[in-house]
Amino acid sequence: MSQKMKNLTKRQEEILNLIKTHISDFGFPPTRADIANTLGFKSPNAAEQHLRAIEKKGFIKILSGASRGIVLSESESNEIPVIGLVAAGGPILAQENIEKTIPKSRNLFSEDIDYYLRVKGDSMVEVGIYEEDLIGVSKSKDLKVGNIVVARINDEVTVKTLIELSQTKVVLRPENQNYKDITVNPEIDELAIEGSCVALVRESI
Amino acid sequence: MSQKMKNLTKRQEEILNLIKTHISDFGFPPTRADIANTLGFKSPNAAEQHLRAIEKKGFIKILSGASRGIVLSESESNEIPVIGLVAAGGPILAQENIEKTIPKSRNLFSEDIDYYLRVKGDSMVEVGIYEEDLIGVSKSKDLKVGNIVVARINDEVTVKTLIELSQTKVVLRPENQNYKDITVNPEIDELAIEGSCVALVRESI
DNA sequence: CAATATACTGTATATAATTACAGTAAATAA
DNA sequence: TTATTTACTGTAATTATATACAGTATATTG
Repeated sequence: MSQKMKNLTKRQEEILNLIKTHISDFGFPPTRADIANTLGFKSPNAAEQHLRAIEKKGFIKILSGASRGIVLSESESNEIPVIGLVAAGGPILAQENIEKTIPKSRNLFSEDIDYYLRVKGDSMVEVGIYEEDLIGVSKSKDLKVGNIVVARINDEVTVKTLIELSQTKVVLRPENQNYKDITVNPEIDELAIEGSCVALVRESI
Repeated sequence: MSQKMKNLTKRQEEILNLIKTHISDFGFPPTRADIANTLGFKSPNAAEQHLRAIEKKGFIKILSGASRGIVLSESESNEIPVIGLVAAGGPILAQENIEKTIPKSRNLFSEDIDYYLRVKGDSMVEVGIYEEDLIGVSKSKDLKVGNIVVARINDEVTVKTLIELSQTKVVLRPENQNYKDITVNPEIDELAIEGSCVALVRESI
């Protein structure tokens, strides 16, 4: 989410969701009257004013003169970024790291994916994760020992199985006999667990 | 494509494409006037009549009274079926075999996928294909030795690497040391190569 | 404490859009 | 060879929709 985006109120969020639902149900956005009817407003102008507020906050664009001319903003439009190489220093989701974006697909993954990360190297081949695969990463999923995680150690991003997690000791295991476990003391080394791996996509075989 | 669907004329196909393009560009379908303007019609009624014809042939549904109320039919709406267990006897794509459908995603796979097949068993683990994975299958891709294919031998559907392909001998290799190559004589056994595996999706890790 | 934002009702109007009706002309199918 | 389909023009009416203006009331922020 871009910085300038203010937060939506509860009601505004409700309306934004209604718009998304309408698009997914019908294939086109609702009219002001549609919104008013669904939410029980007695005036379509109530919907109009909400839309203006939501537009002002950057979540939609209203095309003037066009019926149903509500366009979801990039960040709202269900596009999941694919992260290729992560440049040292910046955050994973920095614009420069984004290789392309892929529309979110209903019915595909049960868990929410924040971004795809392109796998480099063969350190996870023994669990069926190959070089150039895309792993679907969830930032919010609870960290659990045994899960495959995206970790950042001293500015290097890596995908490994989380084996141990405590204040002073974190163990990450490559799933490849040729590599050894990585043990990090978060009090000494810079370590961030960026997310958990919840899905995988292999674009070509 | 369902049987009752007649073929569109060249012009009608052009209009159907215009509708799809408009949806992908703006997020909602065009009006009659939009269509007329784009194609140079001097009357919106020309568009109206084309839409009626396209609806009659089953490619779209027109919602009466609603502005921009053009809904693409299921078969036009980029849904890819996911095939679970294949019932013996019938074709792979029989309705009863379809577990769910997933919308086609732009930017995801470069090659065209006709359906996803849910993998049963562990015969392909050594090339990173696991039980419950979905493999993306292309029916039209050229068969080549070395490719992973979906084959049907005496009514059983299986995913294997194609090792040899001739009139009298087809060899299919499981990518798992615990299994042996399968050799089939197509003149004796019933064999069909249903497609090639071009992508892979793992829905949960 | 005044200004602004939120969350609406209510009315009205211009314009956007669907859609009916009346034609023309050429191609295609029965 | 007659009927139907395709592919339009042209006009116009009805309905759908966006959108402006005038309010009310409460909550939040500077």
